[in-house]
Amino acid sequence: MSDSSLCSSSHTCTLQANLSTCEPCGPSFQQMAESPDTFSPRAAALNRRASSSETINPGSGSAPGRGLVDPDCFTPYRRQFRDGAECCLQQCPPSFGSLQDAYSPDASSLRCSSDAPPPTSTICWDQYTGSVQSSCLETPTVAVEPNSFLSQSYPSYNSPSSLQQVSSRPYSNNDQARSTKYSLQTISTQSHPETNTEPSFPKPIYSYSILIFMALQSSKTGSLPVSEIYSFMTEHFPYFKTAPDGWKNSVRHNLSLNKCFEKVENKNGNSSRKGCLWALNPAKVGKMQEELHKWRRKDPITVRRSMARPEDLDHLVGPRHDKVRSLPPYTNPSLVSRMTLCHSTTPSPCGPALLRPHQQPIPCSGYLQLLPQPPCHIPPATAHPNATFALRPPCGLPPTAGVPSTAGHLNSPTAGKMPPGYDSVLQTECGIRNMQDLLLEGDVTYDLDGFTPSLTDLQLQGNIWEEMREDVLVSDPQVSTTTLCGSSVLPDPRSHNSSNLVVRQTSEETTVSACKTEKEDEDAVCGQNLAEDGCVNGLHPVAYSGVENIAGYLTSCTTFISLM
DNA sequence: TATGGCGTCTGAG
DNA sequence: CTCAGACGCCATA
Repeated sequence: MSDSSLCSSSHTCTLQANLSTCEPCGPSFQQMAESPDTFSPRAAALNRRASSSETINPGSGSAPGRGLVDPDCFTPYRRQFRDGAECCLQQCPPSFGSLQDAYSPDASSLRCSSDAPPPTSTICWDQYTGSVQSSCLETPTVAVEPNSFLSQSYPSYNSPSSLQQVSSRPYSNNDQARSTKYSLQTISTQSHPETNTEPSFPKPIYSYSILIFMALQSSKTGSLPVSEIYSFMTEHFPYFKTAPDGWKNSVRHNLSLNKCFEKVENKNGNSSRKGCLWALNPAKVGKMQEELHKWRRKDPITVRRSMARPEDLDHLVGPRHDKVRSLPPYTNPSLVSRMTLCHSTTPSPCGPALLRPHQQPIPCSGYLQLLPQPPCHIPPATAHPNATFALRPPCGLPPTAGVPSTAGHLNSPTAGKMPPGYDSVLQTECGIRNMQDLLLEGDVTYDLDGFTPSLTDLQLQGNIWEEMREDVLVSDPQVSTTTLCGSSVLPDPRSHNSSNLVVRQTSEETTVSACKTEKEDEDAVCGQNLAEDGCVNGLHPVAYSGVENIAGYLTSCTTFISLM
């Protein structure tokens, strides 16, 4: 196995190991879900309550995004856990219910219940048909949402965010209906279908000041009357179309109070009413921009879900001045350099055939030429039966050698445990495909691009590495040795310190430090591979234990992101 | 009466 | 203490 494959796999261990124990799935998931340190369904409920219900019931006094920043409620890690959990649920259908129980503060909200409020989408595994079934679903009416983020990123099963919404949202929200858009089977139990005719949107997690900032920034003149700010908000964040008018007061309040905004005399005076224009305070733009991106990073899913046109987000958010965060995935210099290298080395069976049109490589932007190219240390991937994490170039490029087939790794402990037809259904439909979308659409991928030097610090990553490896060893040695890293590459935790970890390989030794310097790039490549064709480093997670790979990948991503 | 500007209060971090 | 949101008050067209 090559260094690179080792590197890319190693940091996926933490969650992967946990998820792997979900064979037979239930208990470990239950534990994870109930562990306050790793996952808090109750906190998630509170979280959502804060971000949604309160505006329906004005006066409860929580900012839209506040719930999301609650350390007990949200961390990227947990979000990714949910992502991974979703995947695992697919892979371990018998335990889905148990996770739901564990996840949802109110299991009835996820299950068909006669005395419960209109049931939300519940995706169940049908062991007999070998497909994901949705039950207790509302009538899917989401065809009217052509540009929905969901259409790009939400799988046929309940997405993590859907679960979030479902598990805690006390009021009816058509997000749930939208979440069923790609359900393979739906049963309408919605007694008021008219409520679904127009999809509703969650309240933006952005604060009012951020929303105002976006409005002003997107204006041609840089200044807008308050009415235009209203319009902007309702246009881009449809939540405000139906929200109680209190939000307008808040907008005005923010304009007056926040030093980020300045009053500008309305010179044209064409408005019959009094009022002035509001503009951005140039001295505060940077701060606002930073804040904006911070929120976007915190919950990219919800950010986009709340938008009428999620694809506009990049325009509204604007460039990131501090880091190279907004680069399209393919414009990550290090990633591109890697891909180029990989391109030259190896072929992959996981080729472009699975590409979706919109996933064709994005032309590199000018960033690429402006930014320094980090050294590329990837050794050529070599064929190895366990080379599950061998680098693979993005689709559209010649693939990487030594990568298992798209059908998955035969040695995978979970291979062969897939219910019949499962992989084809989800693979071709939206299961993993939407996971990759999640990575693409969300800032997870982008944020990987933006690793700061501090995060590439070997010491820090060494510690992370150590923790992850420890987790794997403790959680499930079998998984760690067969699925993730290969037994031959797992270092002995007792023989190395975190900053100078030496990894033994079958035929050679290499330092993890070298590995670590590449890890972030590997992350990006992993994500890219995932995003490209549903393969995780050449594996189709749905067919392989790649669900764990994804979860591990997400975990690793967010582990670093959370440290940023 | 609708709208805009702004102050106060409250809750969370 | 700071910040953000909800709410209310007042001025104005």
